[in-house]
Amino acid sequence: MPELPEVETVKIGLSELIIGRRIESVELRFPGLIRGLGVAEFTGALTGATFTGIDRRAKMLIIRTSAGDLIVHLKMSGRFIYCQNNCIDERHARAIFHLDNGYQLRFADMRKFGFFRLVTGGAQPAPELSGLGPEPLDLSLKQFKEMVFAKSGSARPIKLILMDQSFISGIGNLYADEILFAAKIHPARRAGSLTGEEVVELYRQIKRVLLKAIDNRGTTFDLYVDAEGRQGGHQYELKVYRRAGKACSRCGAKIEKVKMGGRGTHFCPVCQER
DNA sequence: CGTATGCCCTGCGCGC
DNA sequence: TGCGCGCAGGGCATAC
Repeated sequence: MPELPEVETVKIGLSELIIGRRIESVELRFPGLIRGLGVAEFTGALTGATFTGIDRRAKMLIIRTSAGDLIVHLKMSGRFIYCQNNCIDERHARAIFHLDNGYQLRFADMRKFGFFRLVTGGAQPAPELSGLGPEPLDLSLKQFKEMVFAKSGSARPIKLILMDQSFISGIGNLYADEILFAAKIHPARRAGSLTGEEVVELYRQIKRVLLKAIDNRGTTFDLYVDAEGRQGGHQYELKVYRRAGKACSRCGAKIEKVKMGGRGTHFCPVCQER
């Protein structure tokens, strides 16, 4: 579930909590969490290190430390928990950083899809960071038009292109549906069928929907909360996602749900004509 | 090469 | 009440 707006929200909240803190010890409860390094190398490198900053790329956090960059992907159910006592979600805790102020930074992940990769100085760059498309919020209209034009011969539905991280990064299933509804474009349309006006509208709605979701501190459906346990507020703004059978807020028609690329896909059959 | 499908994993909600 | 099934999905491996 965490897509660009949720990861951005976690980045902002976590920055306030951990930058400047020193890691006194590392507890790794699920070794499968770590990519690239062995458990001993990983914990050894981070013990004594200091958090120096946090950035985001696509749906990943890049947690800067004095020992290197920690790349984190939350995937479906990953979350950070900043706590001292009575830490919640004990049974899904996968990694625990004991900090120099007596607090812990925990990573909990029910489904175990998330991963950590520590890139130490001089090491190979993280493969997860290569091949990513541009950040949607840094994208110019000219650039976006060129990107869509390059896909004009593609047989793939526009929704799957939006979700393709090598095309544009950070958009997942939820925001792809919401963006296409906002732009009044049917998710099964091919890139080559979009008019010039539709491409401009798509560009505008990508930015508008993502910015609004960040403003709302993300969407909380099942599990997503920030490091202090606060839910997002964007779930109340959703127009189509998981609203199958309900009335379209624009025209009153029933929202439909189909499967596309194996993912639930929601749209208004009237507002988003084929 | 481009595209499609299955899988990883766990918990929840549904039907019987 | 309890069981089994399908669903949720990001991104990768594999197949065509």
